[in-house]
Amino acid sequence: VATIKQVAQSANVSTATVSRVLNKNPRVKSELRKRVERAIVELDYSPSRVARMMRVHKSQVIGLIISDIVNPFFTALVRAVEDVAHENGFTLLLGNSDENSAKEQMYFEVLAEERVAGIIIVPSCSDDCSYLRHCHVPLVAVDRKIEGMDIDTVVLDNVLGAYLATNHLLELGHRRIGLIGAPAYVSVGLERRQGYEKALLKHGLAIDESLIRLGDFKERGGYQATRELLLLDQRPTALFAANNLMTLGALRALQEAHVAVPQDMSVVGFDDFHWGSLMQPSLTSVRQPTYQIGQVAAQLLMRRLQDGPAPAPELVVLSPELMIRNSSAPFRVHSPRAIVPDRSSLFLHESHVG
Amino acid sequence: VATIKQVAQSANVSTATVSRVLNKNPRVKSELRKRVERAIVELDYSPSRVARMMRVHKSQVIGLIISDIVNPFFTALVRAVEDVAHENGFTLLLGNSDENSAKEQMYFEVLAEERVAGIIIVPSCSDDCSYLRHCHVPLVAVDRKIEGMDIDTVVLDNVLGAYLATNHLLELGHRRIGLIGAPAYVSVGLERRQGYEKALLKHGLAIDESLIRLGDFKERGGYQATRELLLLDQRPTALFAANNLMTLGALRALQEAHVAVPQDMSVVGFDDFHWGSLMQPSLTSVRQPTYQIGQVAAQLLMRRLQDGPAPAPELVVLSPELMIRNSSAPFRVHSPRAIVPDRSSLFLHESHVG
DNA sequence: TTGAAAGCGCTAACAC
DNA sequence: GTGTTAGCGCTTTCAA
Repeated sequence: VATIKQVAQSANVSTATVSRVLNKNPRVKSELRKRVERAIVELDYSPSRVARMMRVHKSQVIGLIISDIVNPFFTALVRAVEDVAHENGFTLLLGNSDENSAKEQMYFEVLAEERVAGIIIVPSCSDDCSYLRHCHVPLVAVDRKIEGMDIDTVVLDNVLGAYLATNHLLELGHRRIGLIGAPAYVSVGLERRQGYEKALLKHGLAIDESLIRLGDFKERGGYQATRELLLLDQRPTALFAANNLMTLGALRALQEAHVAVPQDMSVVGFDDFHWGSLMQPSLTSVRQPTYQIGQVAAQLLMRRLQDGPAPAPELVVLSPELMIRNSSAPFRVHSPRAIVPDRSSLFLHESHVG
Repeated sequence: VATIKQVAQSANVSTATVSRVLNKNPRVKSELRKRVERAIVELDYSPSRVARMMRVHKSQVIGLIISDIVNPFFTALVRAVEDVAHENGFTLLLGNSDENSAKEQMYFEVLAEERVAGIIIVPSCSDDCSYLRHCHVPLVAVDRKIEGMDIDTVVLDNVLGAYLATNHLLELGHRRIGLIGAPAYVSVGLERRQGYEKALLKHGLAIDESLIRLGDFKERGGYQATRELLLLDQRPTALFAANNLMTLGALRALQEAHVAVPQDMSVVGFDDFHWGSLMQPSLTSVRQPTYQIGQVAAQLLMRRLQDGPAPAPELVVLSPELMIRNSSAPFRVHSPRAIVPDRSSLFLHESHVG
């Protein structure tokens, strides 16, 4: 690998001149510039950003750590962040924490040590993110809040979203509504549960813990939670799944158990799938302004990267919207009970509910 | 931001000792080690990987450049690469080229200049990737070949896959089969078209250029191609879409035009959706061993990262499998023609076919 | 307009 | 065991 020194030697100039050519400094005689450029091509030289970074402590790279790359919600987020980054001359490097704090920390450290200009993160855990506390680059949280950290944050009004979903089912006459939720140590999990409970309470219903299962944001979690709910003596007549992948898992479990949606079970999901309309039936769900969430997060980071006085950290809360489609229907007295899956074939695991 | 010097000063040792502590060198007296560790915490010091890299020219980071982050095929690939990388103690940084050569080059340069240990790339363009030619780190191509570059490569047998799909439709009695293909400058596009043509020729049919439309690997491309095909005087009775997102676009166009699948149009796709079973009808498609493709690519890179003599570049070709489900059905004399979308509402664009 | 030289933060001989 | 020191490849004064 060629270095600036070799280029300088080959072009018969000083390294300073090569550097000037590299940085498009205008006051280099065109003859020297030519010589340098030729040497660069000849030696197949590419400047070491590492060495450069060593001197000028600023990079045009930002990092984004998401929690699940196979989730379309997050990939849409990535697209938004990427668009804003490119508009501003930044490159985006991505890490996938896989909902795993250890991996998240690893990515965080790699990015921090690469000295990227800033980091956007979907924290896999909203509290006790000790390593995030000593962060030396601008940090913005997206989709999920980080407890007690005063940083730029953009999230959805999750309580409202879950409330709208649950309330919709209640107004359809359902009284036993299963929640396929997520762990409370992720703000999204906590808040969506709060919205669910709020709607129930408002309708004068008690919280029935047996109707609440906590999944892992992935399809498998929604699948298992649904199988468990189907085994209840008093099966729910409606399900609210707190994210997109878990909704998918729920639908698969329902399909396998030959529970017809919405005839035998109403289902409301969270997050839109752009291909939802091809599903049968089309899915009633809480839509988030996904692209906008990513966009605003990126813009907050860009703002913070400008030089000038640091702006006060901002919390942006965006609004969800309930999209009523065909997977939810009025409650009716239960039809002959659908076939229950064979108990022995169930992979039961301990419920996370305390 | 603290430096190693400050830590040394604060702990009353030399920078060498701090460095030894950092690198877990065992021959440091535990007392000094304690002092250093305390200083590190106190100063909230995090070593600069940039400076480190300057000395030891090797990093535990690899890069992966994919062409479309919203495509589930590529995110599954990412998961595979990630798993192998982590098993081997590497961290994976991701870039999304968005099927755009310029962006791809940008990511490539950033990763190369950050001096990652190696790069895996889904080239957005299979020829004339001049910047890839002077690559100083190990490079492996995945999903798509790069013309004339002798590097580790793992791809699917695309000709076979497309052949299987088309042949299946032919055996069902279809004679006018539309191809929703992809540009020939991407190896996948070229090869899938070749497989399509091969099947037609084998059945004694001529290639009808009017039945061939080239999309962009995205939903929109499949959607537009399908609308165009539906406008033909002699509409095809079956469609083969050369990737997953374009299949989705095709299905949407068909749905909008009230063309029933498979009654009025058989459809075969490429790549499985893991949620395909929730679609109505379930999709006949060419399945690729997606995870394995990523896995092998990562393993090839890992192998090349070992020290020792460089192994000869390898070309791994994996096999597709046709999954016959409900979106393809035997040809039958055409039913009363479905409603044609209003011509004026179509966004027609020039066909890419030469 | 160009060159010489200092130094960014770290590691690895080498010396003690 | 620990400290001293010479760079890694670049940018950037400062002089010329």
